[in-house]
Amino acid sequence: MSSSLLSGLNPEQYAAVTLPAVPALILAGAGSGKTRVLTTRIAWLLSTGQASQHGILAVTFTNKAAKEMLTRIAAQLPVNARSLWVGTFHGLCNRLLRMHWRDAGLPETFQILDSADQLSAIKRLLKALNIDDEKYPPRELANFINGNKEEGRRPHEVECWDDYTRQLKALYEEYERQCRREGVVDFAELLLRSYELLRDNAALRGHYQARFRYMLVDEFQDTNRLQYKWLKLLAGGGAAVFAVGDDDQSIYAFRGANVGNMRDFETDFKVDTLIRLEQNYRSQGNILDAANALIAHNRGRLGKNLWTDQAAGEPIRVFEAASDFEEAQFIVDEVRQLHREGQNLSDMALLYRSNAQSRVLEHALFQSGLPYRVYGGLRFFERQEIKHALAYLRLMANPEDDNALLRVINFPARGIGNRTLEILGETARGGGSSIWLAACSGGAGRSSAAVGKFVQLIEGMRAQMAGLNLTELVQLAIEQSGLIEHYRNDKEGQERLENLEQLVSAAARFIQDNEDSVTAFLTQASLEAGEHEAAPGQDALQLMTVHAAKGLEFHAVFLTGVEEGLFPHDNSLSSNEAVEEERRLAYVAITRARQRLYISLAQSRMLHGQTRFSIASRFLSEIPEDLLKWLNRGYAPAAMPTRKIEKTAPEHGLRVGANVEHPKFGHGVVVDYDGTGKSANVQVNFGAVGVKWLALDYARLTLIN
DNA sequence: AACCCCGAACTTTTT
DNA sequence: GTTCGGGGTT
Repeated sequence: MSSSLLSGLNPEQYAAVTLPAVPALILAGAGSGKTRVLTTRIAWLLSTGQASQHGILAVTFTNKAAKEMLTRIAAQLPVNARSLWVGTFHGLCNRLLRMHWRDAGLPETFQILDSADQLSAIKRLLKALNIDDEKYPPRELANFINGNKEEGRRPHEVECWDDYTRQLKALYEEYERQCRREGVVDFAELLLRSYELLRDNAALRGHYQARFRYMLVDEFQDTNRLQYKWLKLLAGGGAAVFAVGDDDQSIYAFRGANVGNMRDFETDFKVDTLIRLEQNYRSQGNILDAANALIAHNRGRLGKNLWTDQAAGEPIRVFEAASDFEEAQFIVDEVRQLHREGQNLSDMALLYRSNAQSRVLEHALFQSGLPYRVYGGLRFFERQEIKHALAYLRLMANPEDDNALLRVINFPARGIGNRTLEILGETARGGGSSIWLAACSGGAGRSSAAVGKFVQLIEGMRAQMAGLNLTELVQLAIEQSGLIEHYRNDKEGQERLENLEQLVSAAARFIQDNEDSVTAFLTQASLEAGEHEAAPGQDALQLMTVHAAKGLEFHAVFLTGVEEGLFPHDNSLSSNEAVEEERRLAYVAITRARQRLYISLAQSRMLHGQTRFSIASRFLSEIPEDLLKWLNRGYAPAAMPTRKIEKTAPEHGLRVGANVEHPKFGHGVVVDYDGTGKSANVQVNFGAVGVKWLALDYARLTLIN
């Protein structure tokens, strides 16, 4: 059976799949069959009897990847999904903590705060402590807390050099106290708590170390410090860790991912098996050559060169538009043409660096009537009506859940205003109790009638819970809370009503596939907020950020806005590391394309309410010229944007948007000007070199075009 | 409690 | 330019 399992693997893939039980690092380039290697290795370990389902742990970053892995394993051999530990870091940690809640010091039915819940918990904390949230913005405090947790630091381990940090640290401590009191755990806490559980409980640690002899890690370049420590601890008994990653696709340093983990892994685990998967099965030659050439400009890589046995294929098409509007129009025309030639719209993607860029593109697409789908909006379980419904469900399970209570005590409106809430909050804090208990004791001043009614409502709902299954509980929650009623009366509530109905169906599906448990359902809702994409229906063009495109592939890719300041983004220009991450991002974008790649840029675009002029991205010049086909080389920019330019035309003729050449700084675009005659200055954007004010009288600028 | 207005932000984001 | 959120008003 293993022969059919292994057939069709190339030599490197084969070597990786059949490695003995030693720690190994697999450098898997884009499109090199990484998921196949991971799943086949698991199937091989199982089918050869080297490992039991019980002894394997495989960890990914997204639920999507975890599901994909499970599905593909199941396609190769019969597996028991329960005994295989395949999941996200957070999912597996949750699993561990649910099993050992007592040892972890958690209540049996602890709830998970998603980022939005965490933020509102922090706001509530600041209010309760009377802290000025101007001086300590909740966002910042959240970052501080999460950042420390992701480094494995509890409050007492935070080093302070100034009063401000000392205060943040004190708030971190208070936040922990609040979470403990309410029996809730945020995302970072799931990781840290289970790390500490294993670290401090020798018996448990020994058990799991002995159990998981094989550990496989996907997207290793995206692990953060704590995740790495977690893996190291769990593998401490000599487990064979099979780490798969690609340092060139590390694009999440900004949220704590530490590529350095790959180097550390080599030394810490004494890895002497490093396998490179460099054969790419996705893209044609020119596309790969472009990607390779681009990424070669980064320093400190582990080193890797993708190759293919496919033909060179088409050149990369480059289009330089005069404006963002024209860029969008060009794309619409090309997409239309490809579609006429028989390409599915869903096999084409428009990629951009930042979400704001989608606007112009969407506008042009909308006008053209081409169906399109934008990734990245609100997900199902993040919608307010869903969060409201779940808050009622939470209250039914545990009315002392302050977060949930505050979310819905006055939604739908029932006459409980801010003043009442303040009184309730103070009473609760004074008595060291939950807000629910304060509400029950009637300490709500004049509005106590309304509060009493709310207490009655929740108690009434709780009284009806016995004997109901999850689906019926959800139904009860949305009906008796008045949510349904409220949205039915709301002119714009139609979609929300439908979502609430979908929630009932989601619950029904959940109890079919899982256990009939409110806690489990709520946990899943926090851990998997749902798909990012709109309902897949008709064939539609795909629009998304480059980040969102990671892991996907398309017949044709349009990489848009390839301009200095946008890609690489202005905010990344200050450090070389940041620019290198942008370059990796561009590398990811390019390697999404199978056959056709378009790179487009606009000489001017609306940004932050004003027209901005930019030059081509340095990344474009890092791609060998012979791979590119300029669709409009020598193209004269169209008239300046129709918007009137405030200033009178300068007598030197260097109007905003003019292309100039400087002997030292190279090619640039005039962005602004000032003064006349001998004191005339112009501001020029030289892209990589920066934006500079130059005295026209001295600077030897030549007008080009 | 609904409404309105003004100011601030505005790169990327999974769990 | 637009949106989002907070604060003030009706």
